[in-house]
Amino acid sequence: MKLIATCCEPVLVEPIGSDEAEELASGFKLLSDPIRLRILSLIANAPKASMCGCELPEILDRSQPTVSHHLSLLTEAGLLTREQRGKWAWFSVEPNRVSVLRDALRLS
Amino acid sequence: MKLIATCCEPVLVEPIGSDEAEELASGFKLLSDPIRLRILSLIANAPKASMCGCELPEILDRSQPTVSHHLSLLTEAGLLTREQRGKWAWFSVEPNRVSVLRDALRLS
DNA sequence: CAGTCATATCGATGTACGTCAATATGTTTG
DNA sequence: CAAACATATTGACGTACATCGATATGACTG
Repeated sequence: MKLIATCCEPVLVEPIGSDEAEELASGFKLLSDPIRLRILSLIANAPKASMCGCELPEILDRSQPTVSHHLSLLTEAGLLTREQRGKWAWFSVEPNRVSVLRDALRLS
Repeated sequence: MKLIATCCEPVLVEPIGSDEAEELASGFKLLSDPIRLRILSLIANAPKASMCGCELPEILDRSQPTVSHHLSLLTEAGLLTREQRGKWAWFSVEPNRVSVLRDALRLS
């Protein structure tokens, strides 16, 4: 057997598994759209850290269906909490859910 | 003029601007792929926090062109640093770049 | 300098998704 | 109940992108 130069030693353990990577990636995918980021930021910084969805189309310069779509995605993923008040929908940011993604960026 | 019920008061200032949102979103888009997340995690946790690209296709179960593509994206964005050692390319994680995204998730 | 290995580029393909107009659903009020 | 307003859903469209096979480029080695 002939020995050839090796660039490095094999890595035996993988820091994050593929399942965890899929989970985190889908989380970051929600943050990969500027409109969704602005939604999260707007709500997090609003008085009482909650906001009525009715304002968002004008602020974000997007149609109502588009905003509704983004709000649904964020809510289904647990990043937002939705509360119905009459005909209005109020949203708050779920800090724990954001922290999961934040902590993942320690990478070590 | 008739006054109608208002759900809330107008928001005058926007926490993060649209330009900043675009910038951050493109950063998170890089983290929105499980393969890229695993690449970052593998390199960050490797001995000396650096790793030869030659191992990645087998570990990640992706073709060499695919891995090369992801490494290019991460490097061009500044999340990885690339160093040529002979015919091998070694990569390290740029912690400051990751911190920018991490800090953005404070949201307040 | 020819062979081998690591890496990059190209072209093609299938899928995911952001967006909006149109429409439907739901809630309040006169 | 009818009108008005907030929100959700549907369908369509264009673009972005993850992936791979084939191939090109580049670097060492015998």
